[in-house]
Amino acid sequence: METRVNFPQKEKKNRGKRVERVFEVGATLECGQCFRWERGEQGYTGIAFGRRLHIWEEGDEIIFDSTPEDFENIWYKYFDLGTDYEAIREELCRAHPKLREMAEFAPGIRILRQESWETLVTFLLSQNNNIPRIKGIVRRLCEGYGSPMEGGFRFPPAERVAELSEEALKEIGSGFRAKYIQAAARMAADGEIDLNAVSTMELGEAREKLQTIPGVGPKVAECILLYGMHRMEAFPMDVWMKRAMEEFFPGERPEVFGEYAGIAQQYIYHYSRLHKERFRG
DNA sequence: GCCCAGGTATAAA
DNA sequence: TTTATACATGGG
Repeated sequence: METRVNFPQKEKKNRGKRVERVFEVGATLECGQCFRWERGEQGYTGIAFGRRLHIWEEGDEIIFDSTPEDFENIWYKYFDLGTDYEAIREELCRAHPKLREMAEFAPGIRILRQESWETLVTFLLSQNNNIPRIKGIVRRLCEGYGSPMEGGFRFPPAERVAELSEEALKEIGSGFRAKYIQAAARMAADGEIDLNAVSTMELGEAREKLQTIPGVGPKVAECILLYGMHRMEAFPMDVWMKRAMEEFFPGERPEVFGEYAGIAQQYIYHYSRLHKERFRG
Protein backbone atom coordinates (compact mmCIF):
# COMPACT_ATOMS: atom_id res chain seq x y z
CA MET A 1 0.00 0.00 0.00
CA GLU A 2 1.26 3.45 -0.84
CA THR A 3 0.69 6.84 0.67
CA ARG A 4 1.32 9.64 -1.77
CA VAL A 5 2.18 13.02 -0.34
CA ASN A 6 2.47 16.08 -2.51
CA PHE A 7 5.25 18.56 -1.86
CA PRO A 8 4.87 21.18 -4.59
CA GLN A 9 7.95 22.81 -6.05
CA LYS A 10 7.70 26.53 -5.79
CA GLU A 11 9.12 29.08 -8.17
CA LYS A 12 11.18 31.40 -6.06
CA LYS A 13 10.41 35.00 -6.83
CA ASN A 14 13.26 37.17 -8.11
CA ARG A 15 15.51 34.18 -8.54
CA GLY A 16 14.76 32.93 -12.00
CA LYS A 17 14.06 29.24 -12.26
CA ARG A 18 15.42 28.18 -8.92
CA VAL A 19 13.03 25.94 -7.07
CA GLU A 20 12.45 25.44 -3.38
CA ARG A 21 11.84 21.93 -2.19
CA VAL A 22 10.29 21.57 1.25
CA PHE A 23 11.32 17.90 1.49
CA GLU A 24 14.32 16.37 -0.23
CA VAL A 25 14.50 12.71 0.72
CA GLY A 26 18.12 12.13 -0.33
CA ALA A 27 19.54 15.20 1.39
CA THR A 28 17.58 14.41 4.54
CA LEU A 29 18.69 10.78 4.76
CA GLU A 30 22.30 11.35 3.66
CA CYS A 31 23.34 14.36 5.70
CA GLY A 32 24.88 12.35 8.51
CA GLN A 33 22.01 12.41 10.98
CA CYS A 34 20.91 8.78 10.55
CA PHE A 35 22.58 5.46 9.79
CA ARG A 36 19.86 2.93 9.02
CA TRP A 37 18.72 4.02 5.56
CA GLU A 38 20.00 2.46 2.35
CA ARG A 39 19.68 3.89 -1.11
CA GLY A 40 18.23 1.47 -3.62
CA GLU A 41 17.52 1.66 -7.34
CA GLN A 42 14.57 3.80 -6.42
CA GLY A 43 14.63 5.88 -3.27
CA TYR A 44 15.55 4.65 0.20
CA THR A 45 14.62 1.82 2.53
CA GLY A 46 14.96 1.89 6.31
CA ILE A 47 13.59 0.83 9.66
CA ALA A 48 12.55 3.04 12.57
CA PHE A 49 10.18 2.53 15.51
CA GLY A 50 9.82 -1.11 14.51
CA ARG A 51 8.46 -0.27 11.07
CA ARG A 52 10.03 -0.58 7.65
CA LEU A 53 9.58 2.01 4.94
CA HIS A 54 10.44 2.38 1.28
CA ILE A 55 10.30 6.04 0.30
CA TRP A 56 11.04 7.79 -2.98
CA GLU A 57 10.37 10.93 -4.97
CA GLU A 58 8.24 11.13 -8.10
CA GLY A 59 8.28 14.63 -9.45
CA ASP A 60 6.64 16.83 -6.86
CA GLU A 61 5.39 13.86 -4.90
CA ILE A 62 6.98 11.86 -2.12
CA ILE A 63 5.79 8.27 -2.12
CA PHE A 64 5.68 6.48 1.22
CA ASP A 65 5.31 2.76 0.67
CA SER A 66 3.45 2.20 3.93
CA THR A 67 -0.05 1.84 5.24
CA PRO A 68 -1.94 5.07 5.89
CA GLU A 69 -1.88 4.11 9.58
CA ASP A 70 1.91 3.88 9.68
CA PHE A 71 2.21 7.11 7.76
CA GLU A 72 0.04 8.90 10.28
CA ASN A 73 1.37 7.22 13.41
CA ILE A 74 5.06 6.98 12.56
CA TRP A 75 6.41 8.54 9.39
CA TYR A 76 4.59 11.85 9.60
CA LYS A 77 6.32 12.49 12.91
CA TYR A 78 9.62 10.80 11.99
CA PHE A 79 10.11 13.08 9.01
CA ASP A 80 8.79 16.03 11.02
CA LEU A 81 6.15 16.75 8.39
CA GLY A 82 4.16 18.88 10.82
CA THR A 83 6.89 21.53 10.93
CA ASP A 84 6.99 24.31 8.34
CA TYR A 85 10.66 24.18 7.31
CA GLU A 86 10.10 26.62 4.47
CA ALA A 87 9.01 29.31 6.91
CA ILE A 88 11.85 28.55 9.32
CA ARG A 89 14.41 28.59 6.52
CA GLU A 90 13.14 31.91 5.27
CA GLU A 91 13.28 33.37 8.77
CA LEU A 92 16.82 32.06 9.34
CA CYS A 93 18.06 33.32 5.98
CA ARG A 94 16.52 36.73 6.51
CA ALA A 95 18.25 37.09 9.86
CA HIS A 96 21.55 35.64 8.54
CA PRO A 97 21.92 36.55 4.84
CA LYS A 98 25.10 34.51 4.38
CA LEU A 99 23.13 31.42 5.31
CA ARG A 100 20.99 31.78 2.22
CA GLU A 101 23.75 30.74 -0.15
CA MET A 102 24.41 27.62 1.93
CA ALA A 103 20.76 26.71 2.47
CA GLU A 104 20.18 26.72 -1.28
CA PHE A 105 22.22 23.54 -1.64
CA ALA A 106 19.77 21.58 0.52
CA PRO A 107 16.61 23.62 1.02
CA GLY A 108 14.51 20.51 1.58
CA ILE A 109 16.62 19.01 4.36
CA ARG A 110 14.69 18.06 7.50
CA ILE A 111 15.65 17.12 11.04
CA LEU A 112 14.46 13.57 11.71
CA ARG A 113 12.77 12.66 14.98
CA GLN A 114 14.71 9.50 15.72
CA GLU A 115 14.54 7.27 18.77
CA SER A 116 16.76 8.68 21.51
CA TRP A 117 18.38 5.38 22.50
CA GLU A 118 19.27 4.51 18.91
CA THR A 119 20.63 8.02 18.41
CA LEU A 120 22.77 7.74 21.53
CA VAL A 121 24.33 4.49 20.32
CA THR A 122 24.86 5.50 16.71
CA PHE A 123 26.57 8.74 17.69
CA LEU A 124 28.73 7.00 20.28
CA LEU A 125 29.86 4.94 17.28
CA SER A 126 30.41 8.07 15.22
CA GLN A 127 33.44 9.30 17.11
CA ASN A 128 36.59 9.12 14.99
CA ASN A 129 34.64 7.02 12.49
CA ASN A 130 33.16 7.42 9.02
CA ILE A 131 29.57 7.13 7.91
CA PRO A 132 29.78 3.97 5.72
CA ARG A 133 31.57 2.16 8.50
CA ILE A 134 29.17 3.38 11.19
CA LYS A 135 26.29 2.05 9.10
CA GLY A 136 27.95 -1.34 8.88
CA ILE A 137 28.41 -1.57 12.65
CA VAL A 138 24.81 -0.51 13.28
CA ARG A 139 23.56 -3.06 10.75
CA ARG A 140 25.50 -5.87 12.42
CA LEU A 141 24.25 -4.77 15.84
CA CYS A 142 20.64 -4.98 14.64
CA GLU A 143 21.07 -8.23 12.70
CA GLY A 144 22.81 -9.86 15.63
CA TYR A 145 20.78 -8.61 18.57
CA GLY A 146 17.65 -6.84 17.36
CA SER A 147 14.33 -8.65 17.23
CA PRO A 148 13.51 -9.87 13.72
CA MET A 149 10.65 -8.25 11.85
CA GLU A 150 9.26 -8.17 8.34
CA GLY A 151 12.16 -7.26 6.08
CA GLY A 152 14.80 -6.72 8.74
CA PHE A 153 15.53 -6.19 12.39
CA ARG A 154 14.57 -3.69 15.04
CA PHE A 155 17.23 -1.68 16.78
CA PRO A 156 17.96 -3.61 20.01
CA PRO A 157 16.71 -1.89 23.18
CA ALA A 158 19.09 -0.84 25.95
CA GLU A 159 18.07 -3.82 28.09
CA ARG A 160 19.22 -6.20 25.35
CA VAL A 161 22.49 -4.40 24.64
CA ALA A 162 23.23 -4.28 28.37
CA GLU A 163 23.41 -8.08 28.35
CA LEU A 164 26.17 -8.12 25.75
CA SER A 165 29.83 -8.54 26.62
CA GLU A 166 32.42 -6.03 25.50
CA GLU A 167 33.85 -8.77 23.27
CA ALA A 168 30.49 -9.30 21.56
CA LEU A 169 30.27 -5.58 20.91
CA LYS A 170 33.78 -5.56 19.48
CA GLU A 171 32.95 -8.42 17.14
CA ILE A 172 30.52 -6.23 15.23
CA GLY A 173 33.39 -3.81 14.63
CA SER A 174 32.80 -1.11 17.23
CA GLY A 175 36.44 -1.18 18.39
CA PHE A 176 37.36 1.02 21.34
CA ARG A 177 33.76 2.29 21.42
CA ALA A 178 32.48 -1.08 22.71
CA LYS A 179 32.99 -0.09 26.34
CA TYR A 180 31.07 3.14 25.76
CA ILE A 181 28.11 1.29 24.24
CA GLN A 182 28.10 -1.16 27.11
CA ALA A 183 28.21 1.56 29.76
CA ALA A 184 25.47 3.56 28.02
CA ALA A 185 23.26 0.48 27.80
CA ARG A 186 23.71 -0.31 31.47
CA MET A 187 22.96 3.27 32.50
CA ALA A 188 19.83 3.37 30.36
CA ALA A 189 18.66 -0.08 31.46
CA ASP A 190 19.32 0.63 35.15
CA GLY A 191 17.51 3.93 34.99
CA GLU A 192 20.71 5.75 35.93
CA ILE A 193 19.89 7.93 32.97
CA ASP A 194 16.34 8.47 31.71
CA LEU A 195 16.57 9.62 28.10
CA ASN A 196 12.90 10.51 28.06
CA ALA A 197 13.42 12.81 31.02
CA VAL A 198 16.58 14.30 29.54
CA SER A 199 14.69 15.24 26.38
CA THR A 200 12.57 17.75 28.27
CA MET A 201 15.26 19.18 30.56
CA GLU A 202 16.58 22.69 30.28
CA LEU A 203 19.24 22.57 27.55
CA GLY A 204 22.28 23.11 29.76
CA GLU A 205 21.10 20.53 32.23
CA ALA A 206 20.39 18.04 29.43
CA ARG A 207 23.88 18.55 27.98
CA GLU A 208 25.44 18.01 31.37
CA LYS A 209 23.41 14.87 32.02
CA LEU A 210 24.21 13.31 28.63
CA GLN A 211 27.92 13.94 29.15
CA THR A 212 27.88 11.78 32.28
CA ILE A 213 27.75 8.86 29.84
CA PRO A 214 31.29 7.69 29.05
CA GLY A 215 32.19 8.52 25.47
CA VAL A 216 29.61 11.29 25.23
CA GLY A 217 31.36 14.64 24.89
CA PRO A 218 30.02 18.00 23.72
CA LYS A 219 29.64 16.99 20.07
CA VAL A 220 27.87 13.67 20.61
CA ALA A 221 25.60 15.21 23.28
CA GLU A 222 24.56 17.86 20.78
CA CYS A 223 23.78 15.24 18.12
CA ILE A 224 21.63 13.26 20.56
CA LEU A 225 19.73 16.40 21.52
CA LEU A 226 19.12 17.46 17.93
CA TYR A 227 18.53 14.15 16.13
CA GLY A 228 17.22 11.99 18.96
CA MET A 229 15.33 14.48 21.11
CA HIS A 230 14.38 17.06 18.53
CA ARG A 231 15.88 19.95 20.45
CA MET A 232 16.12 22.32 17.50
CA GLU A 233 18.35 24.80 19.31
CA ALA A 234 21.14 22.20 19.63
CA PHE A 235 24.15 22.79 17.39
CA PRO A 236 26.60 19.90 16.76
CA MET A 237 30.03 21.38 16.07
CA ASP A 238 32.63 19.22 14.33
CA VAL A 239 35.85 20.25 12.62
CA TRP A 240 34.07 21.01 9.30
CA MET A 241 31.47 23.09 11.03
CA LYS A 242 34.16 25.08 12.82
CA ARG A 243 35.90 25.93 9.57
CA ALA A 244 32.66 26.82 7.83
CA MET A 245 31.62 28.98 10.79
CA GLU A 246 34.97 30.79 10.79
CA GLU A 247 34.59 31.66 7.13
CA PHE A 248 30.90 32.54 6.99
CA PHE A 249 30.18 33.72 10.52
CA PRO A 250 33.54 34.80 12.00
CA GLY A 251 33.46 35.46 15.71
CA GLU A 252 29.87 34.27 16.02
CA ARG A 253 28.59 31.67 18.43
CA PRO A 254 25.97 29.04 17.47
CA GLU A 255 23.48 30.86 19.68
CA VAL A 256 23.13 33.61 17.09
CA PHE A 257 20.89 31.24 15.12
CA GLY A 258 18.43 31.08 17.98
CA GLU A 259 15.76 28.46 18.56
CA TYR A 260 16.32 26.83 15.14
CA ALA A 261 20.12 26.72 15.29
CA GLY A 262 20.01 23.00 14.56
CA ILE A 263 18.46 23.57 11.15
CA ALA A 264 20.99 26.30 10.34
CA GLN A 265 23.69 23.87 11.38
CA GLN A 266 22.35 21.29 8.95
CA TYR A 267 22.52 23.74 6.04
CA ILE A 268 26.07 24.70 6.98
CA TYR A 269 27.19 21.11 7.48
CA HIS A 270 25.71 19.95 4.18
CA TYR A 271 27.34 22.87 2.38
CA SER A 272 30.73 22.27 3.97
CA ARG A 273 30.67 18.63 2.89
CA LEU A 274 29.72 19.53 -0.68
CA HIS A 275 32.69 21.92 -0.74
CA LYS A 276 35.20 19.76 1.10
CA GLU A 277 38.27 21.11 -0.61
CA ARG A 278 37.32 24.63 0.42
CA PHE A 279 37.22 23.76 4.11
CA ARG A 280 40.00 21.22 4.21
CA GLY A 281 42.27 23.73 5.94
C1' DG B 1 49.63 -0.01 2.01
C1' DC B 2 48.20 4.57 3.42
C1' DC B 3 44.99 7.99 4.99
C1' DC B 4 41.22 9.16 7.34
C1' DA B 5 36.80 9.27 9.79
C1' DG B 6 30.05 14.18 12.17
C1' DG B 7 35.44 12.86 18.99
C1' DT B 8 36.64 11.74 23.59
C1' DA B 9 39.60 10.60 27.53
C1' DT B 10 43.76 11.44 29.40
C1' DA B 11 48.04 13.46 30.28
C1' DA B 12 51.13 17.15 29.83
C1' DA B 13 52.28 22.06 29.16
C1' DT C 1 42.61 26.43 30.57
C1' DT C 2 44.68 25.08 26.33
C1' DT C 3 47.17 21.64 23.46
C1' DA C 4 48.86 16.92 22.16
C1' DT C 5 48.16 11.92 21.62
C1' DA C 6 46.07 7.30 21.69
C1' DC C 7 42.24 4.93 20.38
C1' DA C 8 40.29 0.03 16.91
C1' DT C 9 38.77 -0.59 12.52
C1' DG C 10 37.94 -0.87 7.69
C1' DG C 11 36.07 2.05 3.73
C1' DG C 12 38.07 4.48 -0.08
